Amino acid sequence: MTPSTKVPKVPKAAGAPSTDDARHRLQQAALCLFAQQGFSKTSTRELAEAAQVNVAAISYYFGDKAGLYRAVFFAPDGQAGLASLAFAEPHLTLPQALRLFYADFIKPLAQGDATRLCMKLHFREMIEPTGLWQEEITHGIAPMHAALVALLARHLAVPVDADLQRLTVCLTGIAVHLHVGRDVIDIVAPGLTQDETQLRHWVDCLTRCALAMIKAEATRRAVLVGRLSRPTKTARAVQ
Amino acid sequence: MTPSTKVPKVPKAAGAPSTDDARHRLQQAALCLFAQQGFSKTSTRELAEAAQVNVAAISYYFGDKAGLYRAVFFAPDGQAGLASLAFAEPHLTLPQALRLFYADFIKPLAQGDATRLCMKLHFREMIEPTGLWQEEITHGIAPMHAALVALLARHLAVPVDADLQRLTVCLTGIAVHLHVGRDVIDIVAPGLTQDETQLRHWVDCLTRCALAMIKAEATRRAVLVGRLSRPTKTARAVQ
DNA sequence: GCATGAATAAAACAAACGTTTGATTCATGT
DNA sequence: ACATGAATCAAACGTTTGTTTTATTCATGC
Repeated sequence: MTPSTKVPKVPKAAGAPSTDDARHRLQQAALCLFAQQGFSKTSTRELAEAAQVNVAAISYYFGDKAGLYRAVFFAPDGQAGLASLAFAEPHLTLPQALRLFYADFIKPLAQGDATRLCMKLHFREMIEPTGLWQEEITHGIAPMHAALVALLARHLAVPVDADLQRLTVCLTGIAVHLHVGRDVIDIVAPGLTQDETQLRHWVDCLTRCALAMIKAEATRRAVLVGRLSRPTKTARAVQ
Repeated sequence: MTPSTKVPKVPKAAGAPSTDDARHRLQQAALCLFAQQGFSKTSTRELAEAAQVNVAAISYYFGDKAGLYRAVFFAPDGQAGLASLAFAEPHLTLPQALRLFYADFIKPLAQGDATRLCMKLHFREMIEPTGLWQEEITHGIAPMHAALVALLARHLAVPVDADLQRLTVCLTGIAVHLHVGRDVIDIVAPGLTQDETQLRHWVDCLTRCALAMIKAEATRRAVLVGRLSRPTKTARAVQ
């Protein structure tokens, strides 16, 4: 609970980045266990046993349990595929940008990917906040949301308002829901998240859904502006 | 952790359903605390203090902490607004059905509603399963998903396949995301979930998005069937 | 050969946990 | 007046928690 003020030993500098390192093994085990059962339900002894490491190694390398959690949470492995803002590149068309956005979101869903566990860990923070979540929002989520809003405002050629914000939430919602509710989806509709072929189908589906929602919003706004004039420029621009 | 095998006292039968009952106060406090901080992070002493009740009252009324959790989780208060399958009524049009579906989903988001806490509790089980989640899926979520799939298959006049399942997941995703990620949404896009007016806007937004996605799927299928023939009956049927 | 320091191991630590005990209060029926 | 049983209470139970202590191992530099 208490943020660790003590200074843990940081022997990482030495030339031994071996994957069999006790420190590294602890991080791996912690990623799995924290992602699967959360912070409070994972005991230090369970972590040590899973990593085949003595209990004292946790405080030795990371100061305390929270330090280990922090290290795993902000590990560069997961961060890499997480905050990709490549979709915001201005030279992309709207379908291209959306496909890129959802592909980055779907990618870590592939089995065996360590990024998937890291993503699950991040989404867990949404419901069971340990304090790191606030930082994750401001540095990871908020910029992504803002970039998506800007993307829509640009392609729709409309100012940013509440309806655009809501639309953006819907666009991210269909992607986030795939991660958060994956276990549920696997039950109510089995076989939809198995192999890579299915994941590609998901990217297609999400992209199509997103384009449909955006297009509908465009026509709606066009109708609102000039009640009787047929939707023309902005509406057709997003096709 | 261990499922309680002991038999708790059940003095509920007596004619004292007072809201000031110690048992009822415990349930209220448990709903708040469990929903806000989860099962494992909520201690029995914290529960007792919040309910202004002695610690022993938990095991006295509910057997153990897990029993209290179970009682709150399956409390009739929350169940009422949760499993409404009214949207599946065959006489409804597609827009009517969708609006009903999302209105039921959005309703408990209103502040001060106890159902909102209960819903948060249910969604928390999605990420931090305590065992009750499986039952919730089979009895609450799976039927709702199946009903939605059937609704789409009926209005689109197409058989149930993977694409329809994915579309359904997207339709529920935009609604679920509003609950699960509410705290995040309040930060990245403030003021979107405040009052009832905003909630009505959300129902509008979700319904519009859903219709757009369904319509897009209809036209896509029409194009797939007859490559060159213009999308006609099924596509226009969902307008 | 020996000192050095990082790394690991077993044991112990205090605190918090869920739960139970035993006593006490209090309204009720006889 | 007295017995009964539900309801509440403070205290203590045994366990598990996260963390620390102490000792030992082992490779390295001199």
